[in-house]
Amino acid sequence: MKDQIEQLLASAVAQLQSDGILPQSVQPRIQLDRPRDKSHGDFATNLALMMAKPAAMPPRDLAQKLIAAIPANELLEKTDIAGPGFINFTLSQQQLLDQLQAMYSSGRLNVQPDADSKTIVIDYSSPNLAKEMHVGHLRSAIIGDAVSRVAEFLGHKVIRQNHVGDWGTQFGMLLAHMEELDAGEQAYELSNLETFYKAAKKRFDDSEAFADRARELVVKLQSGDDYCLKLWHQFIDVSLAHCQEVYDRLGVKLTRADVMAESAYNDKLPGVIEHLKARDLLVEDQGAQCVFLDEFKGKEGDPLPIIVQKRGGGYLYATTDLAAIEYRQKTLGGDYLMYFVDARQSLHFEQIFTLARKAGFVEGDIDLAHFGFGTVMGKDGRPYKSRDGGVTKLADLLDEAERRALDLMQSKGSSLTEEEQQAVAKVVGISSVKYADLSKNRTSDYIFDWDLMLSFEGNTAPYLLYAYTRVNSIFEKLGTDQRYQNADWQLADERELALANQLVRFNEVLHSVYQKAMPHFLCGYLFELAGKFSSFYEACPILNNDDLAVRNSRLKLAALTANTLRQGLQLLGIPTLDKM
RNA sequence: GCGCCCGUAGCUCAGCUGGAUAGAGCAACGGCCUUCUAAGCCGUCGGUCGCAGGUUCGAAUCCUGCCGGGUGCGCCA
Repeated sequence: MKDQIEQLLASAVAQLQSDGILPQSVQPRIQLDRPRDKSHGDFATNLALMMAKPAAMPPRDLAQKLIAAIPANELLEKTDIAGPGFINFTLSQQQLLDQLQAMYSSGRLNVQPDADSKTIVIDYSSPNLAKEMHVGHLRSAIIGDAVSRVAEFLGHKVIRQNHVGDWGTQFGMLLAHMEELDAGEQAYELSNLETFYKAAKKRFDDSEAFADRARELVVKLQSGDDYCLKLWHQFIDVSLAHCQEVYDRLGVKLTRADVMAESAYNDKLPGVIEHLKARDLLVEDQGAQCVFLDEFKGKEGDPLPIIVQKRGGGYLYATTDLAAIEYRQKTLGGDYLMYFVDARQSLHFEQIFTLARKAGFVEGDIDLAHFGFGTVMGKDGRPYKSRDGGVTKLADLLDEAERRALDLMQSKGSSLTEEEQQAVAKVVGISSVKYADLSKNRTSDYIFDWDLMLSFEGNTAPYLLYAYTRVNSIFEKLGTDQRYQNADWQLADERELALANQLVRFNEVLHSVYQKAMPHFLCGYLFELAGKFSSFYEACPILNNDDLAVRNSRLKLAALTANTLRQGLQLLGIPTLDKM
């Protein structure tokens, strides 16, 4: 709908250009806004204001000419000039009804697939396997998963890549600790990776002999020693199983099949160095192999190195990332590579992307994009820590979320059985944590606050889940009566109209979520939708309405709201509840 | 030292590539349950958009400089 009006405007511009009113040289970007104020119509554009100067004409006069040049159409009820030269568009009521009906009868809520379907490789989660997943791993997993789902829904081929760290220096220490333990101790200690890591670290720091053994084991591991590989596989298996448990609880779609570990690129790394050498990009500096790019300078023009091989011959994550980029384009066939990785790594990715293009690890028309995100903070404004000051394990965090949700339900009093309450609490608890994260602007830090995220008020998961159960209860009460399905829309009440207008924006919102990789747009949309439904629900009787035509139209609105809420939440990776 | 990000109501956050009177929720205060889930709805109160300049028809948004916070910068990932 929005793009259709944009097309109308574009052809008006083309008309004025061929009439010589607008200069051919200037190609305006057509910007269509949703005005805040309803009196400014459904859409507004500032085109005449932007083009007034190039056209050498007062904005309002130009607006007049633009309006006159808009082709005849069924979409617009009226087009007015307002203020200094805004053009306000009011959609025809029929257009809204057509959109609603299309959405109602479509299996995918009339969401249009993206015009150019791509193969998108999405890197997200990608924890280090040496330790247990903690709070710092939350955002990448949740945001990356939501964007993946939306991209898929818009018709793209999505290839998920969980680039887990399984090959770094710490693994020597972990293997050395493993070999000191007998089978029973090992199984026991590995059941808690966090304490296992700490124990290994302590041995490493306390014992010189142990540290030497650890360093020796890394080298042996990376050169393919059977014994080391066996220990390593055992460890990785335990750690991956732990990750999978967390993904399953979180409702993150990643599986073992999406794991493409760092170690998988091991045998490609010498080739990366050779390739750089062949392109004449490699420089030896203080014994390390580096690349210096003109685009990246330190102070006073000092070159900033990207180190791809250590003095001792070892490789670094820059090397692995280059191999991974090449693999993602050339083997997986990706034409858009998305990375959901902490914002602190933005310089690293800028360097890697620039180098990958320059050195030809990727070729042709390919998008490379790093989508960073802010830090999860505690209420004190410092990065989120557990009570003892350590990092909070994700598994513990989720346990606490479920426990708090259950406490809350019990304190409110519930008509559900004990068992039902527990099931509901799990969904509410986990969803609250996810939604709190997703609903904030991806790029900013946010404060992790249990009370706010578990509140049933405001832009929270419980509020949305509750709104859904209210819609759902209408249909439980209705029973098997399906007559409303073929009813005509009746939008006499302003709340019906507001709800309808909100519903039809779904398509447009999903496209922005994908384009900007910003799931919080969808959260905002769903929150408004739930709010508009609640107002409608309070003010507009449905089932106990004597007017059958109105009743049936309202049932359709309610059904469409339910479907949109369910679909929207599902794209965020949040399930709905029938009752709570 | 250099680079990147941030500073919006008492609190938590929106504000999309500059647009119309800066919006929500919480908190505070006041209403609404004999009718579809009141975990809800309706209303009131609340802002020098860190500060100072600049760009222009128009700036929370763009530019410059300060102040305050975060984060990153050669052999960890």
